[in-house]
Amino acid sequence: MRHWLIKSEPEVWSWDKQVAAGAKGTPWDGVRNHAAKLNLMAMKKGDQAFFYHSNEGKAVVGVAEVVREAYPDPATPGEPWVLVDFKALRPFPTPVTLVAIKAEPKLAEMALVKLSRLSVQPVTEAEWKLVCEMGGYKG
DNA sequence: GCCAACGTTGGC
DNA sequence: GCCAACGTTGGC
Repeated sequence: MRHWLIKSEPEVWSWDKQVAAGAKGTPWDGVRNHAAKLNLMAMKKGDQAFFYHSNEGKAVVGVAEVVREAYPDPATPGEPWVLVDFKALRPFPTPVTLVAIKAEPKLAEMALVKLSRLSVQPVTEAEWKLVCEMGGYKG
């Protein structure tokens, strides 16, 4: 299983809304960046992703799971954009803030730090484990 | 095909 | 609200 990080402004789409959407999941839409699109296309059903709140909050707040792999975005016919459906899995007992991530030397290479504008990012196994520990999240 | 101008994202 | 980083657009 691979791990990812997906970013959303809570004003637009928050963790609470993701939870309210239930087990069927909802499409992760609005990705209009090719690097992010490639990451979406690499996701497999069952892969897990950190759900990160950008702007307001700036923290990893929970884990979401891929329930449907990439398919064409019906909002953009003829264009290469894709959607992936996610469902909320479980919240972090303690959200892991960007400040905390930046303060951890082992996480200095995280895409969240290095490529701050990329909205869909891969997360390495080591990064995944460490961030889960920091948030008190038991996989 | 280069690069300046512009728009957007997202941290501060 | 500002601005840095980055992607995209369009003139040449």
